[in-house]
Amino acid sequence: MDFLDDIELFQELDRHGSFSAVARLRNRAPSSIARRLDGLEARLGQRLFNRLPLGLHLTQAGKRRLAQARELSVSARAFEQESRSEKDADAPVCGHVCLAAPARLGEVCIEPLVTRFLRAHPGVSMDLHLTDVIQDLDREQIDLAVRIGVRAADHYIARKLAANRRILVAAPDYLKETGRIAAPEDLSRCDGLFGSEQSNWLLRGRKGRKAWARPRRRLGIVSGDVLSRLAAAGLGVALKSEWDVADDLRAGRLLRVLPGWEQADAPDILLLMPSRRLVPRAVRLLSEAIETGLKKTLARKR
Amino acid sequence: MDFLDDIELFQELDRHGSFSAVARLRNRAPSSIARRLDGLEARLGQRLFNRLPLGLHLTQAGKRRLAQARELSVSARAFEQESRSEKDADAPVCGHVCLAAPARLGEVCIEPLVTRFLRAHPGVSMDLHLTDVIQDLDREQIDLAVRIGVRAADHYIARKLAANRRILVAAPDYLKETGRIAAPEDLSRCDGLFGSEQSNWLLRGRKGRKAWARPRRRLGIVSGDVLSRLAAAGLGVALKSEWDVADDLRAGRLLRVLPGWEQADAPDILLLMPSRRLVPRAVRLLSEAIETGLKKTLARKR
DNA sequence: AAATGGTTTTGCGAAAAACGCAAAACACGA
DNA sequence: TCGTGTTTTGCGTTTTTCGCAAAACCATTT
Repeated sequence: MDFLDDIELFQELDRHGSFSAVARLRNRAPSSIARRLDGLEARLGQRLFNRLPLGLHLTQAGKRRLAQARELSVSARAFEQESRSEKDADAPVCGHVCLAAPARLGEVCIEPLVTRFLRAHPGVSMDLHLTDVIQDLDREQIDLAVRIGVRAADHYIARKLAANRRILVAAPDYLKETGRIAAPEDLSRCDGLFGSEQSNWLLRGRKGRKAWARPRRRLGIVSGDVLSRLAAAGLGVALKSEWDVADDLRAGRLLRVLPGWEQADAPDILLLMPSRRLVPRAVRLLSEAIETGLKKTLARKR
Repeated sequence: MDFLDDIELFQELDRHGSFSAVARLRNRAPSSIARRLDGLEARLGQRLFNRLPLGLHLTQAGKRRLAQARELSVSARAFEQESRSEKDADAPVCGHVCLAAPARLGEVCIEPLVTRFLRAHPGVSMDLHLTDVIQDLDREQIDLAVRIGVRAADHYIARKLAANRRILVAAPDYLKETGRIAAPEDLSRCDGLFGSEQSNWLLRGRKGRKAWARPRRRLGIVSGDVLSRLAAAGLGVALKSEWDVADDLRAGRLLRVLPGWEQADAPDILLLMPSRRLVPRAVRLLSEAIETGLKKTLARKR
């Protein structure tokens, strides 16, 4: 009657949906599993599952418990791991960690870090959510999230990884047509490619000078990826993150417009995680790897 | 072999210092207790206690585990309580909660709330730390702390309860001598009673006007309590929190100096707590009681 | 309407774990 | 060196847990 194991069992039951399925998985008799759940339900004073002929499904109370149950078993596992890993310092790290990041940033900067991390720690498995949709970290059971400028609720901690500098870029051919652009005002002669619904950019120059750039609104498009391709194709000027266009700049497919000027209200790149007191080793290691690695990557892509 | 119970046991062993003591407390044989600890140590892969003829004492690793063990069992109990309390909504709240607050604020505003809370929930026991020494919440095992303007580390959450308005006060007799004080500059004719090493106050008036008040530095003293008594005795003007002197003002023992002016850089009154995801019911209820109660108290003492 | 196929439930005997007892080993202090 | 309170160890007992097999369940299919 191990309470913590009962709680793991609770989650397994939710995942697999039936006593017998979990029983097979654990090499136990279904009756044994059923009785353990009975015990847990008795102890909690509420029914967690409705028993149906084709499996179980959560009660309302069960849904509420499930998230907390996960919380508890994560903490417990972290506790055990922490202790075990002290015995032999380089014991193999194991466990699962779920990482979320914005799509493009994930592809460009995070993925290499992740593969390196996975190679270094064979016992670790990962889920990688690369999407620009802001998800609920709790619901999606995300252990770690890289975000650009989006904070989260109280019980998360956010570490600033770096400022996300955004600069203006355009295709070399396009810039030949427009002529030299020396000041933000000159941009009104240009076509602007916008990522959202705005139609101008607030820029910051040297010594904190600020200026609006108001190019012609040529195109608004939500996909940041397409946007850079359009810029490279010579359709206009775009405001892009440094790390995003570094390779294009180096290859000459894009040129920087108005060097010395960048977006004024640049958001930060943040690393978010649920502020637990007991953090699984794998999560902590990955967070450190991302923190140092991403800073290095971003510095390299300047 | 209930893991969580083993962890509670671990803490009991630390508290009472011997197998036999805990065995008596639990109505078990010492051998049983000893074997459970053996099991836990095996599972954690490290020794928690050194066995000595006169009881146990923690190993280095054991010390590290102890705090985390507490963390884990607090979460577990919170989980169970949460579930149980859903069954019958007004089940008796039980448990222990440790509250810290600045000395004077605690005596004046918190204590009444606490006694009311304890009366309302007979199952709850409390520790009340009323001291102005800034303690480490983790080391002292504090569940909830009221502080004035002192934030804490990352993994705590801080809620602002109210602004801690500070105003100038003096004894009526004293003010007869000094003559009417109509502007901050007039204070240079007065004696100032200072709580710390500073010797002037930055005041904020109506419409955001700011001004320095520079009274003669008559006395610096660390005890805020003595300070108000000196002010009441007619030794000079003091800058005190509103809630602190409200009763004296009402009784006429003190008069407000320069109404319309208050301390400019007034810190906030904060409620701090370790940001757990699973908060024990008693702690959550007390935090709510303090939040609403203290706001009401402070409003009443204006 | 009855049979079917998967499940959960239940009762009972077997296995395993936890427990208590008592004796032994232990280490410090007198 | 002895004595006192501990922890440790071995073994029989008790309690709990487990597995098996039969029974009950219920939606779907025949």
